[in-house]
Amino acid sequence: MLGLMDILTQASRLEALGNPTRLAIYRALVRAGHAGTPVGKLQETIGIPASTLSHHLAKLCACGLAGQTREGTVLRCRAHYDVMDQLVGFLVAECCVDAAAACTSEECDSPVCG
Amino acid sequence: MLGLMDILTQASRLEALGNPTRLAIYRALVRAGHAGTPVGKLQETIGIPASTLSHHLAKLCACGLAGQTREGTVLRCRAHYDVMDQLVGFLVAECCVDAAAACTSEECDSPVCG
DNA sequence: GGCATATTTCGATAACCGTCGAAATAAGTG
DNA sequence: CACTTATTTCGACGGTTATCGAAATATGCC
Repeated sequence: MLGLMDILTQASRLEALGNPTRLAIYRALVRAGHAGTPVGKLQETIGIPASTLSHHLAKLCACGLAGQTREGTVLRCRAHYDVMDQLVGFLVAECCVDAAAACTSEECDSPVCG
Repeated sequence: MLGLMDILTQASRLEALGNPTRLAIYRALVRAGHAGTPVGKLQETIGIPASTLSHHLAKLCACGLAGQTREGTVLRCRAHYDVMDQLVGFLVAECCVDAAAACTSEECDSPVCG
């Protein structure tokens, strides 16, 4: 019901967000909204060398959490909200957060959690 | 409104789940429900050396995603559902997944995303 | 205490990651 | 084409991680 590929895919996204620098970058992307933001502006905002930023952006793009489109000399970066939705969906569905929240009683060996 | 510590905390949890082996371990813990599962059984399920498993469990516990309680010779492991809830809450709130999903139109420079 | 089972700690190894500056590429402008 | 700006690629470095087997520790039982 859930392919191995999916798990590896989601793991790669979690890993990408697990680095504090990358999480900061991703948060900046999200805050930029659908309009996105150029790499250069992102660099100003976060304050890390361009090569480091590029490295992290490549990882965010590789796992699908972000995307880039060229606009002349500027490269505009955007968060892929739908992918984050997928990730949250995975965490909630696979890890039955809701079920756990709903049943604070000890009787949670239900099939929902198995 | 959001401390740096929180971000680092959540990043450490994301990082913990970002490793495929650890994600598998965590999923097994979740499936075990509130009753949890002994380390030994976990080892059978996942099929990795005990020392490796112990290493990963330590990380899951260190970031708060799991806990252990001793029951005689057996060490029982449990997923901390509330911590996962926090994590999902962080992803949804900080990264405005809902807002993005709700407004598929281009006009999403709203304060919700900023 | 001696023994069995469960789990961790230790020590080693190989692979990977984050960071940086310098050099290379991409795109536009005169 | 020369020049500028924007961004990436390259090469290096130090640090961290994942993995394993062997040895050590913890707990209970006889």
